[in-house]
Amino acid sequence: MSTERASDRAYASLRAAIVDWELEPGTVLQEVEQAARLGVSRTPLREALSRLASDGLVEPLPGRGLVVSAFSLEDVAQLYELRAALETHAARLAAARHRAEPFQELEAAFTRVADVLDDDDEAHHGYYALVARFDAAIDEAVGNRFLVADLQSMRAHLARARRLSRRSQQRLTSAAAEHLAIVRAILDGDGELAANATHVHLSNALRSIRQTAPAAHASEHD
Amino acid sequence: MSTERASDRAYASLRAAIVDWELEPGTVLQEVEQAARLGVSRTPLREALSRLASDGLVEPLPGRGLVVSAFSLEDVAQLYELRAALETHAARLAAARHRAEPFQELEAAFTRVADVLDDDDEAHHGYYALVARFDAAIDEAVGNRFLVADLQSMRAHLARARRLSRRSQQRLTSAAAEHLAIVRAILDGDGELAANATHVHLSNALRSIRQTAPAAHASEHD
DNA sequence: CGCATCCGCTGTGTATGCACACGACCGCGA
DNA sequence: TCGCGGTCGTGTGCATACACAGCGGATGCG
Repeated sequence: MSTERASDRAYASLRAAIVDWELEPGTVLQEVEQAARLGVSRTPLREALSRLASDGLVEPLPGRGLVVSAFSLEDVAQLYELRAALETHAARLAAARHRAEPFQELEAAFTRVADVLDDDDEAHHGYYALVARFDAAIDEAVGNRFLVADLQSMRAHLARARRLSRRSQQRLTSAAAEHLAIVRAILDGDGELAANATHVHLSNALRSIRQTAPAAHASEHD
Repeated sequence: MSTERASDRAYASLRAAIVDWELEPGTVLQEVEQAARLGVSRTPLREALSRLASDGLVEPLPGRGLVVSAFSLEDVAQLYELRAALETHAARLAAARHRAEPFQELEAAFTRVADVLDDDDEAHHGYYALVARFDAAIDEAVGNRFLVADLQSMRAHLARARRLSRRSQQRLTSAAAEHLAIVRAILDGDGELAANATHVHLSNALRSIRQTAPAAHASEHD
């Protein structure tokens, strides 16, 4: 108990499983079953499920219980509408804050992006780790608890989209270049450029997903 | 029990109390005390508190327990940054959807706004009810579960700001005119105008709050 | 008189038991 | 054979009991 609360472990475990598509959309989550699987009792598990429902990762099944929420290409499109709203604004704010240090490091990292994209198998992990650093820098720069809360909540859904399509190494290279443009705009304090560069990046990212994703997938009840 | 779940009642009750400033920022919420007050046991109350924490309306107290989250003028400023990001985008999307019906009614309602502003005491309620209809129309028009979820979560915090300053009747009249501009832009399908009109409205609303609010208020620990 | 330590209290976190609602299955009757 | 009703099982929602950690006060020692 001193290590960590059981409800936190259950939440983290379930959330990771949903994001990694180990629990696929439409999967019914029964309390006793999941509690046994995770080695906790029903009480902390219920708290974990409640938090997942607040995140929108699970939804109440009208009849009974909870199911892992659907995640179709249509959902990705909607998610990218929200992402555009939040991230273009966040980039604009970050540029206005004039916090140079973390973005100078990011500029160097995105410039040397070939390093992390060398390994075919690990290219995605390296790129995603870099993006995580970028996201953290944005969060710190905007310094807005409301905006950051929505950004972080959104990123869980965004991570689900990663399993929906196969990103080519070429796309990752382009994405890194787009990030570099955003970082440089922020360093220049050019909020409009940062917002527009973000818009461009999101547009390309969504197009890439659409082009490489399977035709249809993941209805709630499949 | 068939009527409604105890945890839902507890959540709704606590949420309303926080939004209406009956529970002021910094108030420590103890489980047994609140459970007794609301006539439920600790289990559903804990679920309610968990949801409030997800909403950001309460925050974990480092030592122990939960407190009603702080809400200062600085927080209002941050909240309005998020609001600008979400609502300008939502207005743009609503204009693109071309769903005329609800907005035609709203155009008429905002034009006849003098009707609801007649009564000095009830002017705020009438205006807020009108805004609620506007918000609902936006939600329906954007048809985006992710964006709508963030909008609705944000509105709880926004409602807290209403107690922070005194809106004059003149300001309400102006606000209604600003809403009218947004509604007409949506009806015209002019997304950029809708976004910019929203931006103008939010700027004026925030200025009004700043001008009429007390100098400082509501630190977390007072 | 000051400080450290021990003890008890308070309150959270977790486990478990209980009640009820919904659905499925089975048996009976037409 | 088909329709209907009753009964049982499954699973959630709620209540309560228990364990433990943090904190404050009291007490004893220096």
